[in-house]
Amino acid sequence: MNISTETILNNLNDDQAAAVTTEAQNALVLAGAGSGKTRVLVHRIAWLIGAEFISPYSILAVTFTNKAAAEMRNRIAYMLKQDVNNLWIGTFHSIALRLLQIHTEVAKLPKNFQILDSDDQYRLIRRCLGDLELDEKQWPPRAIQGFINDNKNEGLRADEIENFGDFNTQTLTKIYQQYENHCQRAGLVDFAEMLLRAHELLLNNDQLLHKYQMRFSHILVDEFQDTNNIQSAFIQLLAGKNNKLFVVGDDDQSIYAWRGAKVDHILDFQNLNNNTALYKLEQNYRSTQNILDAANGVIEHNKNRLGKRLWSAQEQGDKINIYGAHSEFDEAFYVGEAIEQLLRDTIRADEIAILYRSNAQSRLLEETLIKRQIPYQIYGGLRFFERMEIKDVMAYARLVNNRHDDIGFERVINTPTRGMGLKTLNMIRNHAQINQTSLWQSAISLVKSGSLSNRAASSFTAFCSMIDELDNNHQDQILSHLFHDIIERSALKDHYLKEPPEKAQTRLENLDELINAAETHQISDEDAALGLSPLASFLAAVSLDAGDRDNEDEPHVQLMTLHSAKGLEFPIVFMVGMEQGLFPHQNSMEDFNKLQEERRLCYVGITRTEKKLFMSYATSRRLRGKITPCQPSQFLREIPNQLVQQQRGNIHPARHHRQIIDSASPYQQQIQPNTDTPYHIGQTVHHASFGEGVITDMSGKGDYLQVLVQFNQVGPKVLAAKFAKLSTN
DNA sequence: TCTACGACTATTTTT
DNA sequence: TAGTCGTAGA
Repeated sequence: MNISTETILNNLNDDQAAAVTTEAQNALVLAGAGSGKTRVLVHRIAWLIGAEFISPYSILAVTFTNKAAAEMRNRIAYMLKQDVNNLWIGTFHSIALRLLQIHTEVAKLPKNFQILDSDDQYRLIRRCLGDLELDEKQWPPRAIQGFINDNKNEGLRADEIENFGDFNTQTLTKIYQQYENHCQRAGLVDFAEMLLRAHELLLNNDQLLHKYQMRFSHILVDEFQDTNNIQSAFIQLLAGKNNKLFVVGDDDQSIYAWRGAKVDHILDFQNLNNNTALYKLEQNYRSTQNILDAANGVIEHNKNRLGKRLWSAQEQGDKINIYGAHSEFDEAFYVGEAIEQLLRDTIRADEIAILYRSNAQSRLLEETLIKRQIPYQIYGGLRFFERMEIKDVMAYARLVNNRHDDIGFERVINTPTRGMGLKTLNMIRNHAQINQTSLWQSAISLVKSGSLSNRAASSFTAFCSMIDELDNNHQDQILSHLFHDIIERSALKDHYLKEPPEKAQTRLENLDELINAAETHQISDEDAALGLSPLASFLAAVSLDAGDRDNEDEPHVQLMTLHSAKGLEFPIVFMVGMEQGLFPHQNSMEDFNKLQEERRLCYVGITRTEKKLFMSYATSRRLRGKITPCQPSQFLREIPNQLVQQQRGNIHPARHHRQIIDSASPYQQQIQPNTDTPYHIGQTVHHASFGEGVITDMSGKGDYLQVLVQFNQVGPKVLAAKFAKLSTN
C-alpha cells in the first residue's frame, strides 16, 4: 500500500478524523449540511484499505444516486492512486440488480429479465386493470402504482397483505397480484421489486446470505436518512451481528418521507445496533455564519431532532435579502434584475441558482431570463431516457434482445402505425392471458390459426421478420449499428418527421445522441463475467441511468426544485415563492409531520448557499388560474430578525392588508413608468360578481395595479385591476 | 386512423 | 390558466 495514514488524515478536522478512524463496530455519523460528509466516507474507505489493510473486496458502499456513487469511486481511486474495481460501490438499486443478475436462478428470474421504469410500470398496471375488467375511474392507475410500490417498500407481497375483509384493499391486492403474475411471467422487475427481491434472495437462502455476510465485513451507507424500510432491512440483514456498519446522514435533511423514506432508521440506529459510536460533524465549510444562523433558526422549530448546530469559521457575511413582491411577475422581475446586477459584478451565471418548491414556478422565471438573454439551465423534467422517441427505439431494442418482452411489444407493435389497432391488440392480449404466454408468442399462434384479419396478419409477419433481421444483422454486436438500423428500418424517423419541425428536430437530435450513447457504452467486467451481451448490458445500464447530461460549454444559471438541489451548493441562491400554501405547500400545512418535512426542505434550501441568499414572496399570485392573495411563508419569520435585510414588504402577517400600501417596487416602475391609475382610495366601485365596494388600499402600477376592495357583500378582496374590470360609475 | 373537443387536474422524484 | 388524456365522430 503506497499511502501513509497521515495522508489519509490530512486536512480532516478532529471530528472528521475521529469518525474516519473509529474502532467501534458500528458508527453513526451525523453530518450537517456542508460538513464534509462525502469526504468522511471517502477517507473512511481509504482508511480501511490503506491503514487497516482491509481488502476492497470486503467493502460495500451504498449511495442513492449514480452520481454520488461515481464521485465516490473516483475520489477513492484518486486518493489511493489505485484501481478500486473490486470495491462494491453503487446505488441500492444497482447493487440489488447485480445480486439478481448473479443469482437469476435462485431469484427465480429468467436469465434475460428486464427492468420496468415507472412509466412502463404504469402502462402495465393499466393493462392489468383491463385484464380484470376494472374501471380506471374507480381504480386510478396512479393510486394502484402507489399501493404496489408502498407495499413492496414495506417488504409485502400481495399474498401477505391483510385486507380485514375490506373490499377496497381486497381489490387493490387482487390488482397487485395480477401485476405480479404478469411481471413474473414476462420476466419484468420494477424498481421496488429489485430491492424486495434482492432482500428475499438473501433472507430465504442461508448459504447465499452467509456468503455475502462473510464477504462484506464493512458496509457503508450514504444519506442514511433517506432509506426506506426494505433498504434498511437489506443493510441490517447483510451486516448481521458481526459486520461493521458505518452510516452517514443528517436527520435535518430528510425530505423524502413521502416516498417511503423513514427518518426513524437514523433515529433508531443506535438502539438497533449495539456498539455504535456517534459522531457529529457540525463545522460547516460551505456557508457564511449568517446563512448558517438563518438555517439553524428555522430548523430549531422542529421537534424530535437528534440535535446539531452548524457553525462556520468563515466571516459573518451578508445579511439575507428578503423581497416582498406584489405579484409573481414582480417577483420574477426582481430576480431577473438582481441577477443582471450580479452578472455585471463579475459573478458567473453558473454560480447562481434559483430554487423553488414546485416545477410550475419555473415558467415565469424562464420567460424573464429569456427576455434578458441570461443563459439558464433547468434541472428536472423529462430525463433523456424517458423521452418518447428514446423509449420507442429502446422498445425495439428490447424486442431484439428478448421477443417475449411484453412491455416493448405493447409500445411499438403499432408505432409507427402498421394497422394493428386496438382490436387486434386486444385479441393478442386475451389470447396471451388465456394461454399464459408472451404477446409475441400469442400473436404468432393467432397468425398461424388464421384468427387475425389479413391486414393484421401480414403486418405482424412483416414486423416479425423486421425484428428477426435486426437481430441477425446484429451478430457483429456493435450497438451503434443496431440502433442505427432500428431507427432506419422501423420507419420511426419518418414517423417523427410528421410532427411540427421544431419538435421533430429535437427528436432526431436525441436519436443521434442515443446512437452516441450506444457507441460509447462500455460493457463492464462484471457484466461480461455474467455473460451479458453488449445489448443486454446496455439495456440494464440505461434503466438505472437518469441520463442527465451536464451542460458544459457556457455557464448557465441553474433552475431547480428545492428537492433536486439537495447535495449541491452555489455561491448565490434565490429561494422564490416563499409563501404560505406554496412553501410550506398547502397539502402539507395541516399535518405536523409534513410541515416538519417542509421545514427541513427549507433548511436544505438555505444551506445550499455559500455567500448570498435572496428570498422572495409575492402578496398575490395566480394559482390554478385564480389570482390568490398570499401571506409570506412562516419560515421567513423563523429566521432571526437581525439576519434579515428586508428589501420591501413585511414578512410579519398582515394586519388588514396594510402592507400592500408601502413603497412601490423600484422594479415595477421600470415595467410601467408612471401610469396614472383610474382608481383612488376611498372610491366606490362595482364588480360583476362581488357587487359594490370601496377601495381601501392600492399597490403596484399599470398592469400590475392591485386594489384592496372592501365589498359590502363579501368583505375584503385583493384584486388585480387589469382583470377585475371594476366599474367606477 | 386521425382529429377535435370536453373533462379533469394541478407537490416534491431517484432508481 | 394550461396541459394532458380519453372518447366520439369523420
